[in-house]
Amino acid sequence: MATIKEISQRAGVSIGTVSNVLNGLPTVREAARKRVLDAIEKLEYEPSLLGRALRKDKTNMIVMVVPDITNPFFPSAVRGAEDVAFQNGFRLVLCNSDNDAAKEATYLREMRTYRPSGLIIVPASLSQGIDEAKAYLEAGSCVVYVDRIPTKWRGDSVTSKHEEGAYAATRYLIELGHERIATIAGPLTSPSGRARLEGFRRAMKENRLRVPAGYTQAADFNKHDGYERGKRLLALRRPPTAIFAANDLVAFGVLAALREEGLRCPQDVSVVGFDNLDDSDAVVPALTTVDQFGYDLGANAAQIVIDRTRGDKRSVRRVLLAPELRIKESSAPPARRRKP
Amino acid sequence: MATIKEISQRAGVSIGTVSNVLNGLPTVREAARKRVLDAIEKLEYEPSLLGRALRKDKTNMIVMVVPDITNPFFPSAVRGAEDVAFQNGFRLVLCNSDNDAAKEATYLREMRTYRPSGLIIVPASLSQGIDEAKAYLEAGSCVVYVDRIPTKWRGDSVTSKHEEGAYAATRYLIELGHERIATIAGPLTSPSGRARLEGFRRAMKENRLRVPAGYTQAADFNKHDGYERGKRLLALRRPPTAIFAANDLVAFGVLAALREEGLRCPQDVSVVGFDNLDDSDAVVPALTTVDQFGYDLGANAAQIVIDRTRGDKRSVRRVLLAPELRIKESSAPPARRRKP
DNA sequence: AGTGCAGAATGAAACGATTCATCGAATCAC
DNA sequence: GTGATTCGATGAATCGTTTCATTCTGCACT
Repeated sequence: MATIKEISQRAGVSIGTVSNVLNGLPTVREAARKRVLDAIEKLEYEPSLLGRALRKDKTNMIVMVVPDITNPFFPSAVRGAEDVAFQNGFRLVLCNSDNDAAKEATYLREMRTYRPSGLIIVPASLSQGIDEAKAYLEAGSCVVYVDRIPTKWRGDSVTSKHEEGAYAATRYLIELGHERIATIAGPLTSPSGRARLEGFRRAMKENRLRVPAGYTQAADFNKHDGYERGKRLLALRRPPTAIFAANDLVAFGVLAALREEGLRCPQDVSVVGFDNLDDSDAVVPALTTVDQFGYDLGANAAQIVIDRTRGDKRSVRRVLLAPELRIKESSAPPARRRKP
Repeated sequence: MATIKEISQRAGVSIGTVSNVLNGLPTVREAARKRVLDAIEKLEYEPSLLGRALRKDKTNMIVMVVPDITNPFFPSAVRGAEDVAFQNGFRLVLCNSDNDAAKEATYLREMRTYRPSGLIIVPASLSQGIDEAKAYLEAGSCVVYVDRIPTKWRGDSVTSKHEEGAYAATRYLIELGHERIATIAGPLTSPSGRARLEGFRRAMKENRLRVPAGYTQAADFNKHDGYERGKRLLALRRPPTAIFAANDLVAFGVLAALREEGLRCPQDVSVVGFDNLDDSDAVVPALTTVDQFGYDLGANAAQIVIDRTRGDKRSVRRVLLAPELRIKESSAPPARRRKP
């Protein structure tokens, strides 16, 4: 509750001097510094970040907007950002956009007046607008797009090589000997969904494998859609022996569908996911999946914000993280022969 | 970027009048109000929350401290708090204490100077201190403890009836016909862990069932400890036919241990968890568990903060949410007879 | 016309910090 | 001893609001 004024009085110096001590300026003599530090100690003084922010037109807050923290992919990214932020004296304000462009806009418009050091945003799927982001830049807050990057965005970003991850997963299935491989892609409005589908197709094409009609299903990134599309795939006249799912949630749905059809995984059908959620180990069989290092996505984004805030003027930074295939229990060579 | 001053100039009124318009005071004539609103529109003015906060000594932020957002129990609570906060014009600042009392203290000390409307805190397990919380109250920010409540705390809180939930789960196992029921309790330093153990014991006692030595294992709330304690229970000379785990993560570990021992769930051993995480449906078999409504924990806490901020002076509010048993696939009557 | 009064509008002060032009004192060269 | 220089310290101005005592305006009443 003490203010810089009270400190200055108790220490018998001006408030300017107290400020200089606080900010570690070298222009204050040892005797004065000591008296100030003593007073700070005695009065349990904490500088008001509000006062400081108003004057400097900048806070130590980083605003992070994610679609929904209860989607298990995001907590690790948030955690990565928060860790890096905290270690460097920054704080994270979390906003759930709910995948709603309007809610996202409300958050952005208002939070900007807090003059955050930066904005880390995983945009709502349908939001391609970057006007608000530009407004942040004009206000001196840096902006990093994560995971999904609007096509018009020319600034900093962090994302995974979705295409490569999907390619590696598909290729792995091919190397196991599978030939009838289907995919449940993410929503085609989502850049990451599209990229993963492209990776899948490239692997199939390079290995001269056909992707029959019906072997490509689009779905939202959730378990229910995975279940439903899984059922659909299994009902085909020639069902696939392996399924590459656009993410782990979808893969969980596929596992449920298999179970319901009395099919065994991986003996009858192999399943591969994408994300490597914590739950992908808890599930039975443990899910073979592509780890896209959610924590590092967030951590890198926060690091960029911090570097920029400290004056990094280098040109645009586009971080691309390479995902890694994690082979677990849900994948195996196809059965020798199998009646549909 | 426009300020209230520019608005006042453009509208040809004083800044005081602009402020009155902004705050909906009735003492401004229609003509003036209209000119002000026009200017606001034209200049795309957004009031600076920093300026406002400094003057009013209060922000619309609610600080929420959780041990670790990647622990799947917390996202839903955070989401609940954020939803209620957002709907009422408040914003949520998320802090991970990492279960580290020192990190928690750093966050609390610093965030206090932002003058948040309130503090919602799930304290680190070993932190029983409430001095910082009291400092928030003195500064005019209200404080709500969630889930774990320090014994000395006399203020608002929201928590589940852990004891009753555990009692219901245990009683259910007993009603299925189990007699050899073990429990893997949470850390005994944690109030919720202790309460769940008590519920277990009460159910056993009321039904005159013995709890042999070794049938009560303490563990941390994670999968690894669950696995390890599960192995220990299964290695006993007379292993249990049912295990009540202190939370779902621990139960997942137990399922893994069972699988490794070649035992079937629920045919050989029934398992019941606590929390009803999303993953408890994805796991095989789907976990019978006690739902403690994480979303509502957070939502209630935020509601209390908002009510208090708006002037609710009623006496201490201690919200107790009643958990509900969710019967799924991991529980069944014991086998007729079974060789250890 | 003069007085009183209520309703509108004003603008200075305040919130708690940082910044910077200025001042005072000490040091140094000669 | 004087003037120049350097180093420390000062305190007023500032950031964008809200608040409130004060002033202004217009109107009704006598």
